[in-house]
Amino acid sequence: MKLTSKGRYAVMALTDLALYYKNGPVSLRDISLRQNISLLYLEQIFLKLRKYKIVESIRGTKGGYRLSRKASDIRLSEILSAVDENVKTVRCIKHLKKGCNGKSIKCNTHKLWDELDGHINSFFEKKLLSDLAHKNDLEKRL
Amino acid sequence: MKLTSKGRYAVMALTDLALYYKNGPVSLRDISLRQNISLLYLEQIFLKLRKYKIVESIRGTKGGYRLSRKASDIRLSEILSAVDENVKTVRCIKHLKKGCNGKSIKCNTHKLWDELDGHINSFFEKKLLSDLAHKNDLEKRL
DNA sequence: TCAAAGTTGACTAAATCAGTCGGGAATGTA
DNA sequence: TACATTCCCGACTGATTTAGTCAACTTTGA
Repeated sequence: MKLTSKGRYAVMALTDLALYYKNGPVSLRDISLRQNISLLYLEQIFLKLRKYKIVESIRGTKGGYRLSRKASDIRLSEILSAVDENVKTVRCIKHLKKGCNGKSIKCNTHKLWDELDGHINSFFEKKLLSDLAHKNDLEKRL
Repeated sequence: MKLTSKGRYAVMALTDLALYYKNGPVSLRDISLRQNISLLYLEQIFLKLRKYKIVESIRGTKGGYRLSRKASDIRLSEILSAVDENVKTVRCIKHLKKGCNGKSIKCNTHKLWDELDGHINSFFEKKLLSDLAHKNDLEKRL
């Protein structure tokens, strides 16, 4: 599994967005300030989120981003795979697979890692962005 | 989560060991040949496995390693934490924790990552080395 | 005595990660 | 129309981690 700060930031930023975008698009600058994430790094992250149609961008002054769907329609698994490319436990699956006859130790551990993948993915598939973005968090902070 | 080839190799090597050590200690050389893992790398890995009392070493000619317990008493979680130091989802937990008041977005995602950790750990705690080492695999291969 | 094995710390090349930089292009507002 | 603000995008970089090697040792069975 590859869970880097990119994925963590993406989740944080989108949670922020989910809380604030009702009043119009939210600029990365705002998110950067509120969540204390480098603006330039956020740009990278949102580029990918946009490609995967998780957010929509509005250019120009007063522009920014908004969610392309309701927070309750966005699974965390989507977010993570959008920014982290390969949400695979092991990167050398191909390597393990070659010569895989289903009866060797290699294949046993291979199966194990596949199982884990499924386990983790189902975890993130069950979680929705709305599970993290609670209105009362917002009120408490202001 | 940090699941590197070190952890994967450790699981493979121990599975191998579990299958072969009935006839006396197994040398790393043998494991290296059978599982196609660098001997020098295996040495590093087994050093740690020994520190964590998962294996015992026998020096000298005819020496090698044996499991220090029955395979059914060894959890995969032990193996992975032995070789990979920190089986933590995120390494900067401390960073996230400072200024954590339980009400911010940071803390929401922090909680999420903790939950995931528990999820993954319980997966590996339920798995035993004996689940991977099947006698018939051995017979099929010979 | 010697060869086969484990023991240990230091080292290294390659990959990955986190983040920056520079130069755009679009657009609302004055 | 000018300009500030915002998104867009590819290239770059320093630091860290990973995977693996090396050299030099100790222990022990034959």
